[in-house]
Amino acid sequence: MYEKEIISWFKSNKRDLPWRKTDAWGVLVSEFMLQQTPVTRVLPVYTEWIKRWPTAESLAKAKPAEVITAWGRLGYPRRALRLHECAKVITSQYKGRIPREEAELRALPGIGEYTAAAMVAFAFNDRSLVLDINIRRLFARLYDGVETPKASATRAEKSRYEELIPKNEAHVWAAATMELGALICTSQTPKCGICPVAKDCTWRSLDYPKSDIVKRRQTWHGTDRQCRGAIVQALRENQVLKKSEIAQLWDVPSQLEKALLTLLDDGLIEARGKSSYSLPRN
DNA sequence: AATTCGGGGGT
DNA sequence: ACCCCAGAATT
Repeated sequence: MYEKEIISWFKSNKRDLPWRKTDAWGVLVSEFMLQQTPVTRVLPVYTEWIKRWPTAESLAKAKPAEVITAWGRLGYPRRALRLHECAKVITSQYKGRIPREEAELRALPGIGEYTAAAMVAFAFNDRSLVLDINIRRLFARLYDGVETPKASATRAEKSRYEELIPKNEAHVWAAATMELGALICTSQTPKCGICPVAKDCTWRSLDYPKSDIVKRRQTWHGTDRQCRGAIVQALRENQVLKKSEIAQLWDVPSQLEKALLTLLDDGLIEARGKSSYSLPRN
């Protein structure tokens, strides 16, 4: 239902990640490194790794000590050894060609349910259930109206994702939903204000932002400067807020009024309609 | 279904 | 200080 908005958002907002323009081996290496590890930490190690071992065969010839060292400080170093084993099996049993079948992928060391599905989608552009934490969180909020998905994917989640996969370009759908979860529908302080499907989001319709503001309100006290910062931050997340909504940010009405006036004077916010405010529209 | 396995950035 | 991250394997 929201396919179009999400895909179009993705096309203009996606990050330029090296594993989005590489071969199956490049995708496999990235998926190993990205297991429980943020993109920003993977990037530099990934680049060096591919430069050094551009194919499964080349990594298969390496010594375990080299592999561990090259893994650097990514964490979970057992992943490096499993990737090494994986490369050896691919070399010996598959002549260096990475299998396309999910069952064969699953049988390789270090490849579980998610990574097998990710390979099918990202390396081979076939349909699969790429239910990583980002996509699961996005769908939990968008459809189920809850902040956080269950510990493991339910049958309902799987069948819903299955239904949404487009006929072709399965990998684009997977990447787009994942990117939206990673950049906008984040675990903490999601950027609902710039989310392309905010108006359709069940969680948001259940008044998520209010609960978030109430949460923060307990930690915000004191100075005029802090009050100004709180308002700007809230506007960054929501684009437009009514004055009554901004009032929930701050306990001291006089301070709030003063902060609003000085922010308007400084051009850091602008009035939008009768009693609403937004960030300046360049 | 729970637990174990890491490091590092964000808040 | 606490949370979180394109999970997998073991118990």
